Parts: sequence; structure tokens; C-alpha cells
Amino acid sequence: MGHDPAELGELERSILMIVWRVGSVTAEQVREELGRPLKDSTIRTVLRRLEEKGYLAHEVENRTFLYRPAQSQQRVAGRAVKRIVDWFCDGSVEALLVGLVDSKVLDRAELQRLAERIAVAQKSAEAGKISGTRNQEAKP
Amino acid sequence: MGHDPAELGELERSILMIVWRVGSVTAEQVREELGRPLKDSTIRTVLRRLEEKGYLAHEVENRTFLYRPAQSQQRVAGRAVKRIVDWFCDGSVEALLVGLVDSKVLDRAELQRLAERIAVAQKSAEAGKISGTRNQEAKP
DNA sequence: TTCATGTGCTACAGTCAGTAACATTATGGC
DNA sequence: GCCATAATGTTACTGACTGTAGCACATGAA
Repeated sequence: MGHDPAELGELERSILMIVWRVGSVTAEQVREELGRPLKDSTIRTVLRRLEEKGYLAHEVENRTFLYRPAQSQQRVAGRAVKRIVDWFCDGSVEALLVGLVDSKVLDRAELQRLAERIAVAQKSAEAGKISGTRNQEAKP
Repeated sequence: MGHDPAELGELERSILMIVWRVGSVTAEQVREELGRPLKDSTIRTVLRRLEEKGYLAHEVENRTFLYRPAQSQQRVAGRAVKRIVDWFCDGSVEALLVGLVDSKVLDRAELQRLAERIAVAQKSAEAGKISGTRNQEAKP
């Protein structure tokens, strides 16, 4: 069937990143943020597609579309990683860690720090948070 | 430029998984392993593409192609995750962890276990391994 | 020589992302 | 009321990539 947390194109990703960074943007703002000289309609097409795919939401402000993230950056990243873990690691996060070390994403030192970090977060976690950062999904 | 550790199609992924699982296969074996009724040439086309993309390697055994993984499953997974981290988390593995918790890939308990696991691996690691599993890339 | 088996090359349809033109509509000023 | 301006809505084309496969070619065996 389709592909839920699917692949984003290069331009889509760039634009999504901008929305995440800026928080709330119009097509024009996106155009300015992007270095590239793209036609206005191009930007708006991509924004629309991103919304169709569920990454963005918009509201109308004075006759103008204001786009905002519909999902936090972390959540999207998390889902993407989940897909990879399911696909390539048979769902084993440990196997993934092996891969992370193998592919030099994590070196031993980082792994160390990470473990400590997790331990600390774990200890001081009565509520449901790993650190100060909490997911701020779309608000109704 | 192109896109190195790029997207694999559904069929490509299935076949790659088979090669990883079985270790060394002919096109015919792949055909049997797959449930689907696909023409022989289809399988071989996909195998060839996977080799072009660097995921597989082959040697000729008695006039027949024997395909083997060119990269370990973990390494491919690791690189895929690295891409995601770079893209969506600005390279921060910690941000990724937040995402993993947010998206329910990891719950707090798993995180706990993970931390312990890392700590243990860390301690007993004189050589360069996180656990018994080591990457076995292509051999010359 | 012929047959079977396996490879090499080519191709075609469907999907999707990049990119954009053109039509339409509402809004504020004259 | 009418028009220009600024947005949006609609539609489309192109190239890349994947699924899927046909067909020609080679080579070892009978």
C-alpha cells in the first residue's frame, strides 16, 4: 500500500526544515529563506504537498496561508528511524546500535556519554520526558 | 548530487533481506524464497540493480551468479539512521533519542535497558565491538 | 548440432518529486 | 462600481526511479 512516513524529496525536506526552524511561515517567507530562485507557485505546490502528507498544517491569516509544522521534528525523525529499525534490524534497537557504531554515527565516547545521559534522564524522570524537550504536536 | 544510501524500493528491500538472511544466493533461490510469482528476469534485474547500488556483490560459480551482501545489515541501517539524524536532528543523536521516545520506538523501560547495555558493552570493550556481532563487510 | 540454462541488453508503464504556467477570486482604493 | 494587486486553485510537463518482463546471445552437455 501507500507509505506512511514515506520519503521526502530534497526540496520538500529543505522546506520542511525551514518551517520547523522558523515556526510559522508564508510561502513568500519560505521563498526568501531558500537560497534558490524558485517560482512562487513551486513553493506553494510543495507546501501543499507537505500538508497533504501530514507534515504541515496551515491556517488563513488575512487571506494568506500561514504554514506550521503538524509534527515535531523529533517525532518525524523517530518514525523514520522506526521504519529503518523494522526494515533492517528486525525491530531490534540493539542491532541498530551496532549499526550506529559500525557506520561511525556513534563512536565509543559518544556511546558512553549517551549512556550517562540516558541514565540521568531516567533517574530524574517522574513525568514522561527524556529531557526538557517535549513534543509539541499540532494544536487544535 | 545523487543520493548515496538512498531509498530502496519494496521489492529491492525484500530481496536484499533474503540475501542477508541466506547469505549467498542465486537468482533462482531468491525466486523461491520470495512468495510472489515473479519472472526470472525480474529477479535478476533487481539483483543487478542492488549490486549497482553497492548493496550486493557477486561471483561466478560454475557459470552461475552467486550474490552475497556487500554491506552488513547493521551498516546499512546505521547509515540510513545517520542520514536521518543529519537531516532531521541537525546531527544530534540526543535529539534523535527524544524522537525515539516520542514516537514510541523506545519506551522508558527499553531506554533503561539500553543504557545498561551500553554501559556493559562499554566496560568490556577493549577491542572495537559493542557486542558479539561484528560487521562482516564484503571480503576481497 | 541441438537443447537447456543462465546472462546481457532493452523496454515499458506507473509513481513521484521538481518546477511552473495559467485561471480565479477576493480586497482595498479611487 | 471597477480595477489592480495579491493570494490561492488547478493543471501539467519532465525526469528519475522501481516493478516487471521480453528477447537475443552464449556455452556446456547430450
